[in-house]
Amino acid sequence: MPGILEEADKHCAKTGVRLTPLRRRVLELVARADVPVKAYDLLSQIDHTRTNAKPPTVYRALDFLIDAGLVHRVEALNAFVACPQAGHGHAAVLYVCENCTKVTEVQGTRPGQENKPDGFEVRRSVVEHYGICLSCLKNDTSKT
Amino acid sequence: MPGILEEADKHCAKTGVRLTPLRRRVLELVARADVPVKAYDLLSQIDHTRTNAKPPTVYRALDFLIDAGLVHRVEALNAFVACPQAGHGHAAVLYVCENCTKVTEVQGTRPGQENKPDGFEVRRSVVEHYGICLSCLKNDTSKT
DNA sequence: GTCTGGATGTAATAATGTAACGCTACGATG
DNA sequence: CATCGTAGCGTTACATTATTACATCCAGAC
Repeated sequence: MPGILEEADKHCAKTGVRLTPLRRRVLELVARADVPVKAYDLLSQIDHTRTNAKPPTVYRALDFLIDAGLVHRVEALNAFVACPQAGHGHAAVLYVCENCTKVTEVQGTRPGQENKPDGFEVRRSVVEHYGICLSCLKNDTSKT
Repeated sequence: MPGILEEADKHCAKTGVRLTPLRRRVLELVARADVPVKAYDLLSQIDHTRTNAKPPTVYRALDFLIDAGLVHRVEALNAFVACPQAGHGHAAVLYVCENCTKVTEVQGTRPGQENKPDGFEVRRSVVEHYGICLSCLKNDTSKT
């Protein structure tokens, strides 16, 4: 769903960072897929007639996009998803369907810090739930 | 702290799985470190005069230990920590200090499923909080 | 112009993880 | 006892993921 790119433009303008064509292109590729994308898949999808992309190209763009709160890294998959709401990168909770691989992002209310050790200062949280989404539960007869 | 190995022996006996010498050795190495350990570090620490360990050796042992609930994988670090309480593998919440790298494990009360999408059936959760532990906060003067 | 810092190109390699196949040892079963 | 099936491990090769280091380019400040 476009709108993501335009939102990203606005968000970057507002925060004073540069969404260059290359970075925008990577964001577009991540956003277009509705499932988590691998870095090397992105690499192979970049137009090699115009840019000469190598691994650092993609990883740098992803680093930027993650810092900007436009993309999340799905840690347990080594993959990346577009953030539907620019700039809310920090508090995201991801629900990943292991059947269709789609990811639903929920803006966490300070996710899961119950029983936090005394005085621990949390800077960044990774919260990923793996399971089966409703749609797959309904459609699959006798799926594992 | 030993006790972990003995607990693991008991746990495996109870659940009818085999903690072989190799698996026990890997668990020992993970438990001995009080920080997350990398798979290839384990590989290099295994006694190569007695076993001829290759990457699959370590990964298979780790898979077993994780299945058995004796070890956790720290997803965002590609590293592994011993579980202080055998068999509670599923519901763990990890607090990882980015300064000293030590991990504190908390047995989660069904960690962070607030705002769960309708009907999503969670099978496995990854909950990792990164920050600074109390001890590092106190000891470090003007640390970033 | 020219300087500068951020962005990108480039080459090489490091680090992490898996597939596929074979062998061995051991318990179950006839 | 024989032999069968399976778990565990060895072994080779390779796939995937990620980084380091250095060169170059380019837009804006001066």
